[in-house]
Amino acid sequence: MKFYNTLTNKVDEFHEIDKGKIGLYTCGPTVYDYAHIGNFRSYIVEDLVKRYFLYRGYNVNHVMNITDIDDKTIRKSNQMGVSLNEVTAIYIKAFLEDVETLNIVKADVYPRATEHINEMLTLIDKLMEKGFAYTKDNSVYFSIAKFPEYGKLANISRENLKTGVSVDSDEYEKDDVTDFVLWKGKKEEEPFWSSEKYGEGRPGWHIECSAMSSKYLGDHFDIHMGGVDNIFPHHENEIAQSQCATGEQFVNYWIHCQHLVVDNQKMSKSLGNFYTLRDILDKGFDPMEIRYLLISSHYRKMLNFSFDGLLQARQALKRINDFIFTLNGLNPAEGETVAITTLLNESEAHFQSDMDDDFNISGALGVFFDFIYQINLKLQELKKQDIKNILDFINRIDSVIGVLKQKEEKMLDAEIEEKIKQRQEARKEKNFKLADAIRDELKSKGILLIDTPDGVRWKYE
RNA sequence: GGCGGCGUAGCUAAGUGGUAAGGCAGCGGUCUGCAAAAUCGCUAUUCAUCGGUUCGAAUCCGGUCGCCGCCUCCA
Repeated sequence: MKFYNTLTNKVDEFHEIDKGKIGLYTCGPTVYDYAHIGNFRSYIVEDLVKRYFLYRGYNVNHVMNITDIDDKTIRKSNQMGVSLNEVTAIYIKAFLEDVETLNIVKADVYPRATEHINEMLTLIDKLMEKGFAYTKDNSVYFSIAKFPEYGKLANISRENLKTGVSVDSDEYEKDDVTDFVLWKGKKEEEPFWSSEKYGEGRPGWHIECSAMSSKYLGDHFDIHMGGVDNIFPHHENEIAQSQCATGEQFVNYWIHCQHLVVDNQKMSKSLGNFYTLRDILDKGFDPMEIRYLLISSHYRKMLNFSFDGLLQARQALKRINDFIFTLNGLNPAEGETVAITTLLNESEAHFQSDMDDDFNISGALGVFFDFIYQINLKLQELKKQDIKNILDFINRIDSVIGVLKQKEEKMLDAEIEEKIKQRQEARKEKNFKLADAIRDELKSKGILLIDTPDGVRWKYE
């Protein structure tokens, strides 16, 4: 397996630290509002990557942080006039619901920043002891001048940092404008924690990820993921903090997901193209359609989100689901066909080689749709074992892409059973007018009737 | 100013030196009582553009145009 590593700026062959095991840290939500589809692109891409590792047989230990203390959560709490905890509880709950809706595999741990203040303070102590941090006006800062490798991830030199167009003017009390805060001294209207050495205050943003990743994954782990916007400064600062504190390499592979745009424009509230997951569900789209759209384009490319795209995703999913429906309706003889087994093996190998190559999902989906086409040509030749093998294959693919809903087996009620029976009678008597009327009636109730040589089949639409 | 990405059909999207995958949409057939599904045919002589290297370029090199991201708390 190989994939693009932001740290080295090239596609690297993957080697895990502990054979068969992967430590994965992904940047989670700041819980001050409902997550939007741009956020979810990142989470879904992370899910795809994780699911592929699982499919490849790795044991993945996945940690996703929840930022429940920062400027935005504090602002929201003041706006709403309720405590920080009450605000974040609302959005943590919403986030976890959305994760479930989108069929995202849950992380092993969702550590919250506010529950790891001690770990952060310990880390700050280490940085102070080793001389990488200094205190000033009740706050603690990291001195990037002490870390020569600073800027390696984002490929930014220190000179360029200083000429950058925006410098945070609020924090001019730092030694160097480019230093960043580890511990913020207490301010009016802000929640605070007491620390023995640095007084009352709250943690800076970056420190939580360094502290929590090391707690749950160790000082040195395999993969760290997030959106491209996090490369700088967030991930750069994490590296600085962690490596200076431990003296070890922090993360081996950094994977960053490109943003999405909506109708080719940056998503923003003022343009009216800002959507949360809930907004889109309210418009009648299915979560799997959203997931398919967000997954179907390469993670390092800008994705253009549009409602037309969702309709296209709907049709693509329909092709897969119709295929499964057809397979389930066949009446095959016992046995297995060599040609089918061969096709299955080739398709799966090809699917893997595409995914192995920097998660080339478009190529991999192409293989899958080609496979569906090939099997559709041979439906009549399929034997019982072939169908089982095909369905197993589809399940393995779906364990990676996660777009097929497990439909619960719903039974038809007696009244509808009776209608279907009536229609069959009518068809026998060539009374197609009545037959079609019954079919239309059931269709309006969401039940689709399909006539086959072996009798009538039905499904929910 | 610095760093980086992108430009392939109506939409979407692979392919990164050997002669343009796949999905959606469209048109016309087959199958079907009609549908549905499936299937067949048509739909990019061409990959933003100009030049170069090569037997051969969407792929490599150089220029140009256009779009976008980051440069201190935005996934």
